Amino acid sequence: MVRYNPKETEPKWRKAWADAEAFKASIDKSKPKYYVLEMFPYPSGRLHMGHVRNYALGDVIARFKRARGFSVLHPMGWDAFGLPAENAAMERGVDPRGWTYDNIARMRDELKQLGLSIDWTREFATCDLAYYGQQQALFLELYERGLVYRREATVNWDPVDQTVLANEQVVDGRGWRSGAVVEKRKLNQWFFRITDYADQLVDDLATLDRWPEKVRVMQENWIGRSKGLKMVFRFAGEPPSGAADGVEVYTTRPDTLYGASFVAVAADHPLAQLAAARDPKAAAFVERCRKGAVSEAEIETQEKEGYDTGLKVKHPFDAHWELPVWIANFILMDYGTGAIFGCPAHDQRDLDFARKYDLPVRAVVLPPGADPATFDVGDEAYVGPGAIFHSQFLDGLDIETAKAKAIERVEAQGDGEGATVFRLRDWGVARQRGWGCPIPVVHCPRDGMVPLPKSALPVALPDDLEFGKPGNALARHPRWKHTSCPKCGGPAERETDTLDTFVDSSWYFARFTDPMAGEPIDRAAADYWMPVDQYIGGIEHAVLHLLYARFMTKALADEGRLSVREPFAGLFTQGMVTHETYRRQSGEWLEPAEVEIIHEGKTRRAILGGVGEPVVIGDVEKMSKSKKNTVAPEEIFDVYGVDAARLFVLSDSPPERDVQWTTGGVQGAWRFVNRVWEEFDSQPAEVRSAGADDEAALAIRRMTHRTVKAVTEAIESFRFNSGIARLYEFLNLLKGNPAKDASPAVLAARAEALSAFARLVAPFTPHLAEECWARIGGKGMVVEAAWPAYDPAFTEDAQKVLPVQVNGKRRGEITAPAGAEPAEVEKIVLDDPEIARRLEGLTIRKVIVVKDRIVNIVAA
RNA sequence: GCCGCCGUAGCUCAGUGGUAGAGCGCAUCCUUGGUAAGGCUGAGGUCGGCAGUUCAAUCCUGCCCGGCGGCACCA
Repeated sequence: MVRYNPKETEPKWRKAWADAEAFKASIDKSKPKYYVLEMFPYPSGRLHMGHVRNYALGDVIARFKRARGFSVLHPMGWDAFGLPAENAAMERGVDPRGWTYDNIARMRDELKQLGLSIDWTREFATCDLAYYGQQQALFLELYERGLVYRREATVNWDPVDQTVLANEQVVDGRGWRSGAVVEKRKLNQWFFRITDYADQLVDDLATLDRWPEKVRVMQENWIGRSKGLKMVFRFAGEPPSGAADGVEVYTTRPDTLYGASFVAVAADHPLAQLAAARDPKAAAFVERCRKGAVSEAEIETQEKEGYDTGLKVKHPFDAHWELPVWIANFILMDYGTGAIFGCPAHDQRDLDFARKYDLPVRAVVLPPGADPATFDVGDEAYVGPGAIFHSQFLDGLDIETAKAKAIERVEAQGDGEGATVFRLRDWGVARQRGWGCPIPVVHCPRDGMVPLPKSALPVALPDDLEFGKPGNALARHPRWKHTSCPKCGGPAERETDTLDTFVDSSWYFARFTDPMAGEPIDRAAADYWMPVDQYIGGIEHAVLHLLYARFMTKALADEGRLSVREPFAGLFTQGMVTHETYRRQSGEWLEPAEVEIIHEGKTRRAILGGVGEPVVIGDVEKMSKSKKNTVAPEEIFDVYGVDAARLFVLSDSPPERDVQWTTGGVQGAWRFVNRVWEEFDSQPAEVRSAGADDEAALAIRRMTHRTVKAVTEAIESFRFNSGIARLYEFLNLLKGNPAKDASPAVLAARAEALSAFARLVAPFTPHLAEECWARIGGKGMVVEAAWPAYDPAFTEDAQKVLPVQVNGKRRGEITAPAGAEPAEVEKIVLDDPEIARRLEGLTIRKVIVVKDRIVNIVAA
């Protein structure tokens, strides 16, 4: 008996795979293709358990599909630009480029240790000149097609990272990375015209049937398409000088126009500016709105306030009806038209405002069953369904019909038209940082902004950036930005903003199809491999990265660079790796390794190892350095081997749920690895062909074929944990029928079982599978072997045991042929003496036969 | 407030319209030349609550309670 030693077997098999180039992807039109991709990592330098889980999940799919006869592409690269490198540079005085590439080298080694079936020949980093140079070419193409523009805009400014953030990157008013409260600033900014694709980005979500519903909903909410009416409220009397002849508002509730009681505009609205110029009090109010609204977080919590400009507008359906125009702090200038009409009775926000300033509240939607004579809203707006009333030509209509009719009337009057409005804003892509992809544009005193010709690409970052202080290292570099204008040849300055790193990750999946191509994307390679069949990553990118990648794919398709309009046919969002937290009484966090857990009957407590000081066991939370509840993958690999670590993160929870890391759990996985090996090791090398199956052999064969079926289905439906559970049961059965003293038939059945077992376990524990495969004399390596097939004759019983219930209580069981018809089963049941005894003195009312499942007799 | 997910053994989680499962933990015993190890056996569950559908509900439906996540002055 030789104990299983992962320290020897694991490196041995990784070398064998590499020598055989087992995972090299190639275009093979004789096979179906399958592209598996996990979101590529930021090269922090350290592999964490989240990576282990993410890449192990993808590896299961990749290995499974390869065994199933697919031509598989499973690449790996690095999302390598970004702020951590600059911060490290600032803190430690190192060079970001060297720091990044050193980290990549370290993480590559760790990832390779995981035994992933990756084609490493395709590896690249986004900070490779060969990659970002091609990205600059794409930028220029987008520019030519009018999808890139530059304008002065109010932007989200992160005061800690000292850069602009896109709307998607501001979470609860704070920077997604730094956590700093975001400020509003006016800056010249570069934008991608993602709003041009807003309709498609919503509509095409419906085609993504292998995406989680949750992510589709989040994207739909983010894009926020709403259909309504843009219309003008004209001024009563002379318009103020400098103003148009009315105020244009946007509404989704034109059915409530007869409930209007005021018009309100944003503080940044031109009309508010105009009012401020004439009226010092208005100016003061506008100023106050501006000041109060420094951060997103504050805007969302501040109380509703307004100022009456004294201006009046006419109601569109009644020229004698005048409405006041207010400036209000809750109107957003960059949504709709920056102006609304207020209908307090049917909008809570308008109602709060109206109650505060004592404006009229007119109900125009009557809830079902309410009395039109007495119905009124109190302090709660009515937003439910109902019939329109107090509304002239709209009276009696339901809400949807009334909307259509109101729009029709407004359009006929020439006062506006039906319109679709989005919450989505254009994507601000410029970052004032040095460690990123330079924007390939120069500023010329004579010709203004001039995009570089493609012949001038790539624009490389200088080697000697100075990162010692905050701000943009590229902008303060002494020489880099000085160049000549491609148009006039005179002196000009390069753009010193770089691209958001989300641009880098918005097309890398297409580059993987041919990472050496001399142009951004090799069309033939992309046509073969795209779309990504299965994309795997964290839910935190539900909006950000996944929205940008979808936009870029559509833009590239319109440019003729891609044939697909969606990048990811299947998306899977995996859960996090969590761990218990521990703290001293003083509140100081403790690492799991410092803590000793003591079991006392059913309860458990913790003490500080070696000292005995009691430790508070806290919540189970995502592994994070700040709470010290991390477990280093390399230490686990060292003690238990890579396969046990992979097996544990795959087996303990369904992949979409969080998995809680526990020492006991990984030990259980490690024991499983050892028990599997023992089972293979105890099997004699030579098994003579046996005669007929005996009872035990038949049971093994049935289990073998059933397990093949179950594991296959489990992998296909992302239930890896239940697939592994079936392998546990399979192993338990084999242990119950050991090779020692077994009949020839059982030995033969075991041989068949073990051959299937090695291949079934291979996606989860690939090294162990190879060692086991070799032990039983398998041909070649498991990575070259076909996935086992099952014979339905073994997965279904010829005879079924059916429980028999009388009035819902179990009273016996009978045996019937599989698939027997109800009449046949009923006869067997009624012939059964035990059942007959139970039915003595009762009248049978009804016999229910569920084919192959159960029989129930209703009797009285 | 709206949307989604979750609630099954002490813990972490499977599962099914028809007798409730795994790993860990716990208890008993065995092994003590696999030994900072291995094995046998066992205890432990009104499947969050209430109601409905059904011959039969842990599973389907509705309501409620609890936990988690996302969205939210978007006109």
